[in-house]
Amino acid sequence: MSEKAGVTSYDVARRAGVSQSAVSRAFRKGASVAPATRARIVEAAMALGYEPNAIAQGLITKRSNLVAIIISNLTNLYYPEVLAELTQRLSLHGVRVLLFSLAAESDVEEVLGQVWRYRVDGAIVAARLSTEQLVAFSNRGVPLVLYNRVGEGVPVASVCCDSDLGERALVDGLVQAGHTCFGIIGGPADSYVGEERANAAINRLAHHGIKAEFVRGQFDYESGGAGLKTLMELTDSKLDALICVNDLMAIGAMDTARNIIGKRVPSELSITGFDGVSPATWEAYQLTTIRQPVRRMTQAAVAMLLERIESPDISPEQRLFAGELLSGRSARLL
Amino acid sequence: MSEKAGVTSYDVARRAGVSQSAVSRAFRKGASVAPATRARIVEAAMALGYEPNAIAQGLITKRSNLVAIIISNLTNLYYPEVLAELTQRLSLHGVRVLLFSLAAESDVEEVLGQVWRYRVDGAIVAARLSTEQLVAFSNRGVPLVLYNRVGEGVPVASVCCDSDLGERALVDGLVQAGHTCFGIIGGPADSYVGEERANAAINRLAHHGIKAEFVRGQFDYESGGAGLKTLMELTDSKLDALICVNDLMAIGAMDTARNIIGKRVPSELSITGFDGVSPATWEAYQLTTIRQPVRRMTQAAVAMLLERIESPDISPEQRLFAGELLSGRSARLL
DNA sequence: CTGTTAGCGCTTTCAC
DNA sequence: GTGAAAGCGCTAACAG
Repeated sequence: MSEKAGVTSYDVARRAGVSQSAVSRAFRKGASVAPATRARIVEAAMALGYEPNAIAQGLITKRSNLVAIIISNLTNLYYPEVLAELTQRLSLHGVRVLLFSLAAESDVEEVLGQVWRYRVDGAIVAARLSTEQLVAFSNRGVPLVLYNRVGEGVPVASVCCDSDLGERALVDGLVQAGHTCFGIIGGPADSYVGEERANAAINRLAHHGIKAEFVRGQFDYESGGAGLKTLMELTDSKLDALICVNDLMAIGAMDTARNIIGKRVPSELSITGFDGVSPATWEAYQLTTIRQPVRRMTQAAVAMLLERIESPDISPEQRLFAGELLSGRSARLL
Repeated sequence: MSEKAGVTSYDVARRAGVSQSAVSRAFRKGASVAPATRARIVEAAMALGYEPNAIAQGLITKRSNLVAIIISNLTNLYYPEVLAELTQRLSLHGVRVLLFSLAAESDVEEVLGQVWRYRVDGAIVAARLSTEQLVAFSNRGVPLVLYNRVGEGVPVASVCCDSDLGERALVDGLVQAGHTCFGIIGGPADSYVGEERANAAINRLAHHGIKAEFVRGQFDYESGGAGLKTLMELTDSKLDALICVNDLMAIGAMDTARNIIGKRVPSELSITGFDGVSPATWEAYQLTTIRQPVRRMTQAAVAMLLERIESPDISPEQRLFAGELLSGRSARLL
């Protein structure tokens, strides 16, 4: 098989002694082609190394079999797992992934133009979309599923891990264990999940009549340590419970607490995270955190998207998954 | 702007009172269009929410502006960084990324068909390609750059981090520091880098007249601990230097050494890794490892690929980058 | 079951 | 500088 570039269905047709459309049919599943004919065609195609041109197919069928995945924070340890899962699941359904990686969550606008140009069949977005951007998807008829965020102002299909439930479990556990001086390390102001989780924690603490100190981080390891130091100052070192909106910052805080500040975790300071990334379970950390059910969430996201690609006017649905409380050794709970 | 789906250049032409080809020109850079005309066209396009159909463009220009990235082990902590870098750099050059994520390094064959179908302009591959597969790229005229592996049997453009140099630095340092009983934890047999690094270490040890015990891991945290236990048995607990072919396994081994086996690191047991992932630098680990120059490597990969897309018959070139020795606290060196 | 015939939305000569 | 016309490689009626 001397597979060469630019082999067209015409080349195959000529070699198999059939019409070009016969070749086309031979490569579609439900098409009516005589077994013998198909065999000849397939043989010719193999010999020439023919592969149908997906670009040309897309042009005519208006189905590119391309889905855009827009993700910020690819480096944030949690998303690689999500991305791998999504890609593999989509590819099981014959759908290819066009990847857009954002430096900051709010950089979406620039990539949106490209998304339209490639006529993707749908999109899974884990980045903050403005109302106008949400509307643009709907106007252009591009099915959309939001990952870990919901449409602000507009109803959109989405799958999320429940922040309220998660933070509530953490906060309640900490409060009942007798902690009194709380600090929270949030995410950057433009991060949807960051804000949501921080608010969830703040609200639940308020419910218990507790007011916590709050600082922002960048979701990374360094932010955790830095945030903790700031909070220690703000609380005159009285801090005894630290809630971080993601695991990475919690891990950074743990290291800083132990090695720099000299606070024992969890006996002197309880620390919690969120996500359930793999390092959270490492011996050195054993983080108390909320594990997102990534498999179920990605599966749901893919299923919802494919459904909407098939039937564009299915109404928006929000699927909210409860995370699992991982009772590690970084916090005294209950 | 009531941006709707399916706006074509004809719609824009009609609204602007020009021909369709004028619209096409208005969107190409060096085309000859009167400024006034272009202005009218751009205005009409904006009003309609027109975006040129990249699929149609690709069909006619034979340039999809799509590049395939084929990666295995997306979850392996090192590749997310690479992927994010590659994607962002490519997008700076107007190139989109079609992502293929492999469960195992040897699963390439299945995705190759899709790569051909989408008529990508090129590919960056961090997975094991057989000679036939390498030849297929060349036959189809798809420029290819290998990431952290070289063409086996066929010359192919590639960028790598030097395994020999890296392992040599580690081995020499360990030997000179007086270690005598060596163990190596390699990767799965089908991993290119895994084998390369393991061989590099073995050869360098042989150069010093030392023979090491060898076990395989799966590149993950658990493998590190398991590997260490096996090696302890194989050496009657005499093991005093452990070389892991990646950081994740080294981290797993460190935790197991400290918490399960009760060996002190590095005073009783030195452990080294490879890659320089971010957890390697965390306080709890401070791993002694070789950091790959990811920025320079991704930049080189992108540059090489784009060059070859412009001029398809540039001869293959291998670019080998030296890693940086990170002298952490997990090993006694020199 | 199979061939013929139109295009999909765009770029690109080629005249004007 | 601009429009008309001819496709890129394929699918999808539509006859036969």
